[in-house]
Amino acid sequence: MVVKKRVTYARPVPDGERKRASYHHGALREELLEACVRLVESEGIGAVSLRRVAREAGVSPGAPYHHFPDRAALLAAISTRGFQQLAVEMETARSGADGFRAKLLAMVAAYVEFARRHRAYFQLMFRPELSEPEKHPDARAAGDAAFAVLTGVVAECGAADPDGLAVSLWAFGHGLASLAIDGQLGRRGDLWNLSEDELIERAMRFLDSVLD
Amino acid sequence: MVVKKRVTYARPVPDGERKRASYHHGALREELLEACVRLVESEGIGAVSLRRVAREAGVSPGAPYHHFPDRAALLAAISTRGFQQLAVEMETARSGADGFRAKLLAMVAAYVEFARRHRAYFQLMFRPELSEPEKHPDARAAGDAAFAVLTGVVAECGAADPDGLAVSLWAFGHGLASLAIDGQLGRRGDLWNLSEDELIERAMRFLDSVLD
DNA sequence: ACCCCGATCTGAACGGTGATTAGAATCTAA
DNA sequence: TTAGATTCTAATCACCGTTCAGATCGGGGT
Repeated sequence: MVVKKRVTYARPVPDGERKRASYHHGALREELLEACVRLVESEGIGAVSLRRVAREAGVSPGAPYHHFPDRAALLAAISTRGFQQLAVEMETARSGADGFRAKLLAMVAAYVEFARRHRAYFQLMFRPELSEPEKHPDARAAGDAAFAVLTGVVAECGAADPDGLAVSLWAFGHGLASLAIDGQLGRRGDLWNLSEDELIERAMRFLDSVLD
Repeated sequence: MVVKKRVTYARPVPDGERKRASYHHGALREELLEACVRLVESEGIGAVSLRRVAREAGVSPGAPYHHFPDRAALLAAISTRGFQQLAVEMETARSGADGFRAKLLAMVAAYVEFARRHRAYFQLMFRPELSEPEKHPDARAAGDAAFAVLTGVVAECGAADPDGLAVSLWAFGHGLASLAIDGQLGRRGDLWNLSEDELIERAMRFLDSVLD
């Protein structure tokens, strides 16, 4: 927690590619969400504070309060968006595969891919202490919708215990994703002499070989 | 973030069951670790700060610095201990089961049980932003040791792709544990009309049915 | 064209947290 | 009794979340 640079907010307005020279930009809400994601991606989830996000977006610390009642609401909004995107990607995977087995596999793969490609979203989505899900039914509903994509296919495929299968697939994908994101797979690369990608690849192959 | 109570450190020394009326206790390091675990368990991982831990242990905010160079070191120490405990429990599970399949299953179950019974440890162990693992090889080594218990059995059991199997089992257990700990399973209870325990039970049964 | 209003943003402030350090105080053991 | 280890007190410094009065802006009514 040692930070040297003393930063003064938006004075020079970095104003990289973003146009508008000052004040209003009309799309601050959007920009705040993006800034937050950028921040998590570049400096980790520990760096997320409302002030920091505001700074990242080039506005003063009070500005976000015109778009979100509080910090948790910002995070919940990102969480919601993440779940929606996840649902889309899982749905795409589902409809792009033929047969139950291929569909299930593709959905799990999509889950893992989503996590790895959008680590910031993924981390935000599954940190209850950050997004306080009790208070933000939107995020929760979006989560439910994403999982409905999975359970939908599972229900149709006539497994002996659909719930067990759904939870198992979810757990498998979630575990793989979490381990990858937290660096556990890459870190133990020397234990196995295999890269993260390769480990995931093999795990997915194993799952394939196991589904009926 | 609204806290009213202004606390003065160890003055009255809450001194619940802990003896020693004042000053020295000689086992502060130990107590700090325990206090930290207690804290995560009762108030969540967000409440962990060196000051808070010190307060919990009934000492001043500066005291921990005689036992840990900084906050991350404390967390890393807990992480290390957690991995050691996990290794023990997995080893117990291994030696208590007969046959490869039973052994593997028992170890995964032990993993999940460990996480649920010691959520504090588990969260600390797998939050790289907290324990900064690069800096604390002890924790990493302890982690490797724990996984060696799993890979040991996997290697002996003559699977086609031992690495793939090991990662898969790990991911499965880790995913189940993470989802449970973050409240995802309990939260979707109404989706499935099943309790968290039951969902885990079914997932484990599924895993059982799948292992050759 | 003007002016006014509500939405938006600034900048400063309040009350609080945290990590970390320095030096004084206290206890234990020799 | 004194040395050394341990812990305390007090203070420094960086941040955070949140609020609020006031500056600024865009657009609608006149």
